[in-house]
Amino acid sequence: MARWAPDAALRLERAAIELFSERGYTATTVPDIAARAGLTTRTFFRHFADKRDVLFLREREFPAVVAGLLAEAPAGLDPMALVLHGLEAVAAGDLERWRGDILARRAIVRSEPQLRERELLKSAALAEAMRDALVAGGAADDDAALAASVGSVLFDSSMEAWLRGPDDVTLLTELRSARERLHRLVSAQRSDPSAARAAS
Amino acid sequence: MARWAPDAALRLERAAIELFSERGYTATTVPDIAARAGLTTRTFFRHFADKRDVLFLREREFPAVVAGLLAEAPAGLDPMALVLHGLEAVAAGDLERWRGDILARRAIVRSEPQLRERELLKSAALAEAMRDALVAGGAADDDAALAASVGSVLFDSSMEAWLRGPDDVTLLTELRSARERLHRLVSAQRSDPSAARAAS
DNA sequence: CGTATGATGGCATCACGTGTCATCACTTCG
DNA sequence: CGAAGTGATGACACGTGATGCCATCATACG
Repeated sequence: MARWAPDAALRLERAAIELFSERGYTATTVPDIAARAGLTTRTFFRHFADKRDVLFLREREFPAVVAGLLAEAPAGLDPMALVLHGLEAVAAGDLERWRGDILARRAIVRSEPQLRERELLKSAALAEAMRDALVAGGAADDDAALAASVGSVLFDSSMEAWLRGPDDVTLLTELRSARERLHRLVSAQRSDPSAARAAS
Repeated sequence: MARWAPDAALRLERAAIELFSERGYTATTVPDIAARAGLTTRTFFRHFADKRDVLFLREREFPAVVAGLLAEAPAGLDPMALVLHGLEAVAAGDLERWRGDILARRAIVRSEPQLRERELLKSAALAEAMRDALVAGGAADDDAALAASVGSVLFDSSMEAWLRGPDDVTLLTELRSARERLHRLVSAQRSDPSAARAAS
């Protein structure tokens, strides 16, 4: 498969990230991106549904990968443990090597609400994939949906902390830290008005 | 203020919801909406940033309202309790009266990924408003962000259950049910491999 | 060598979204 | 009571995003 240039989508992605970083997202037109990649506008829209989608090429396989991780997980775990198992497997992967690229892309995404919007949709799609995998594993619908959503929040939160913090702290460490924080927050608000809130 | 017709935005919203329900979202053009409302295309884009935004007119004041609720909340509560306090105040409000309208709008939003995308952005903006209010109240940044995100997930989950379930179950009941479910899920996955997962 | 397959180029077309200026209704003030 | 001011709307032009359609070219296969 892939005959002419097998990396048309990758070339377009490279050109887009370069141009977005140089001129900004709105100042870059689709013909600009296609021209730098040596292709035409029509070809761009054959590889990407719209202009925003070019920034999320790498995330296309995420839902399937996470669903596979949940399916392979050891049996006998509750939904929340299953989700955390899958997320830790992802965090412990080779994601650490791509920190620089992820940071560059994040700067672009955060510069435009349109792109943040798309990022949220991709995150929701990932949560839905996790939910479906949990349901397929026998979990109750409501439990599966909530566990998947909470897992998505935990992963986004730890990713944010990992990218913002020093580079000697691993994503896995941040994920476990977020997991601890969640546990503390949810447990604390249990009928105890004397619980002091954290000071600044 | 508001001289000619003080409800231009509301008329446009009505026209849009009618047309979206009749022909579908993509088959309806902005000139169509403006014509039914007795206005022009240019005026439509003065009231709404884009075509999708017309479906979220009512949610514009949500962030400010929730931030106000969190500011007025009794002191001495931890971040999670503060968020739940605010969400319960909203759920106990007059939201129950609008169930029909909310259902109609939800059907449109779920028919198009573009609209679901915008809904997620609005939800994220609400979570950010809660986070900022918590930080202003003295909470730690990480705790505030996580509590706000979890609160948003809980509210969306309970709203979904409320809209899908029988109409004699209140939103407040669903919210507290989701809160219980979260507590159980987070507590269960605590170092106990013998915990059985829920059967179908 | 001829044909089939699939990616790409080129063109036309429509809808979205914005900048700009004119117009009209209503208010305010002399 | 009339004139200037304010603010919403109408009208027009324009660039970009996105899609349908057909032609073209390179590669694979018989």
